[in-house]
Amino acid sequence: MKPAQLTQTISDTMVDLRKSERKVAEFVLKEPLGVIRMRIVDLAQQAGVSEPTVVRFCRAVGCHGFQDFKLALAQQLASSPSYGQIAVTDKDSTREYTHKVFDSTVDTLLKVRDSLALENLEAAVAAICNAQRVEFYGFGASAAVAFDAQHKFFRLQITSAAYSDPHLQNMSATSLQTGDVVIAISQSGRTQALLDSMELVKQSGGIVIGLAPSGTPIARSANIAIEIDAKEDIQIYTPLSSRIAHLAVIDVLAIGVAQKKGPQLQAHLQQLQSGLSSLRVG
Amino acid sequence: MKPAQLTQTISDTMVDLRKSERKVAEFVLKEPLGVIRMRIVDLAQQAGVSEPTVVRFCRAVGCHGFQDFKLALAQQLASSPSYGQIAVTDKDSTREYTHKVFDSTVDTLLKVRDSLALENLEAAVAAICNAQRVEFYGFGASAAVAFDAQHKFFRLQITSAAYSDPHLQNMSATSLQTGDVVIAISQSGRTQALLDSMELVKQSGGIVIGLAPSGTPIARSANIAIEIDAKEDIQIYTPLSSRIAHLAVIDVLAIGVAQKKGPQLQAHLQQLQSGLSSLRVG
DNA sequence: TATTTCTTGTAAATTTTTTACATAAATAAA
DNA sequence: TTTATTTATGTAAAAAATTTACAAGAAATA
Repeated sequence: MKPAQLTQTISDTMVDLRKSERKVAEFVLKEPLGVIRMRIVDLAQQAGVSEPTVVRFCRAVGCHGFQDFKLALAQQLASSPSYGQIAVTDKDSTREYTHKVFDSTVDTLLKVRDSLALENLEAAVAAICNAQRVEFYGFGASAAVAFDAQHKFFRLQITSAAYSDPHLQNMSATSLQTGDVVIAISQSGRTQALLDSMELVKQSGGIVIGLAPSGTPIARSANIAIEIDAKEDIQIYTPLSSRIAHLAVIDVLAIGVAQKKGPQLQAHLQQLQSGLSSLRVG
Repeated sequence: MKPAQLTQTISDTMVDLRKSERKVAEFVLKEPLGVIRMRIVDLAQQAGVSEPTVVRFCRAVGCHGFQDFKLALAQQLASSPSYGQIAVTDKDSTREYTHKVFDSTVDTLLKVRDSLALENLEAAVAAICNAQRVEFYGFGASAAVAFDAQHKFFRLQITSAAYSDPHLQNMSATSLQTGDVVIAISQSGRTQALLDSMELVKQSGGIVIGLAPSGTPIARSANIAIEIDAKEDIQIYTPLSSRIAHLAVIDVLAIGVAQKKGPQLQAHLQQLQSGLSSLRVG
């Protein structure tokens, strides 16, 4: 019994259920939280059926028995609702808004994790590994992401640069060689200047990897689109968690490249690390 | 029964338990996943005690009975074990390392969320609101965090700057007024140049908010320390999730400031948004 | 309408948990 | 050290909960 989608299974199975079993299903879906603390008699009574019917229902949805069913239900309920996109209100306590920020970030990350197109990630990693130069373009909040990415890839012995200035982007774009890669980062997916830069990159024979929401002009215009949909209240505050999702995707790309580049990189990183330690105390 | 910390409760209660009850506790902590599918007889037998002892143990950790205990345990296990700090290996598939990166990031965020000192966050928010100028200092990976933060606070109508150059930091630091705030960001907490800048800030009467691991020189040297412990395999790859935790903390600070600044900010943000839209297509 | 099949509930059996109590162990007092 | 008292633990019985077997009732088909 996969607990992750029990309620889903119940909904799906609904059509195959007998009338009285369906009563149980409906009650469970209506009050799943109450059910996990119930005994079989309570559930039978509240659903208006007999106890054996409840057992039959449990078996019908793939569980071994009533206890097994309750356990699976409890697990599902415990696993999902903790996070979520909750709007911060102006009356929230420090504790509340701290939790909300972290939880909605976590929520975004989990959603993005499950919606990433892996084949595009693989294509992106391959393209980066083949490139002579890798550059990161982004404006506004995405500029910080671009610089973070540049820093990260630089450490992987990849010639990389980050530009948040449209003129620099354009100049650099026109000097790219065939096979070079530009990673265009945008939270909105609609930044005109970035689209312009991307066009120049493609004219130079460069490959554009786009990090942007799905269906946006930037995602469509990219050679390889890594679509990141982090719905959030973009109106009220600056992009909150979407740029964090972008950073996580950059991490994934970096890991992918590091893996492909193999173990000779390990030695290089060790060296870098020891070089840095001289700048640190203790 | 709060399921979120049952195993924590067990660990805490351990000292008050009788010898045989402790056997149960140890077994549960050793094999929590197995326990949720066990009957009381199995658990009693495997822990080497009698069934009533198991019941007494359940009551001792705050549950109503054995079933209640199993339910709470199941809920806790369902909510946590999916994440965790798992090292990426060189044989991982794209799917695997993608999940690992996201999951360990989520894990870090949840840990940091629960370990933040709220009173220090509040103090930091208050200090930022009182400051004439707010500046962000960081090197390396933290430089990107600093720029992100600058961008974020700039949108909140706060005069802010970000410097990742020690000379610029020093020049700016000496020109600060009493009450101005510098947020010093460091993943390692040991960067010598950052410590030097912090010293200058304090000499100018500025307040230093430190974002760094607990107990590190930077955390200790800061006027307000926001300690962020994101243990990770810092050796092999660049700081992966700790900078994301830093960004999340910046978000929290920004929300806190926005809340304090009140609703007149809303109008300003609306305006900003409409200004940006002219740079976008569609 | 009669027959068959399917559905559902009653009641019994089984399993599982909990309680009551007795014994053993440990601690404290003499 | 010995004895009394308290505390801890297990045995066995009781209670509670779940599951099975079966029969009655409803629905469907001939």
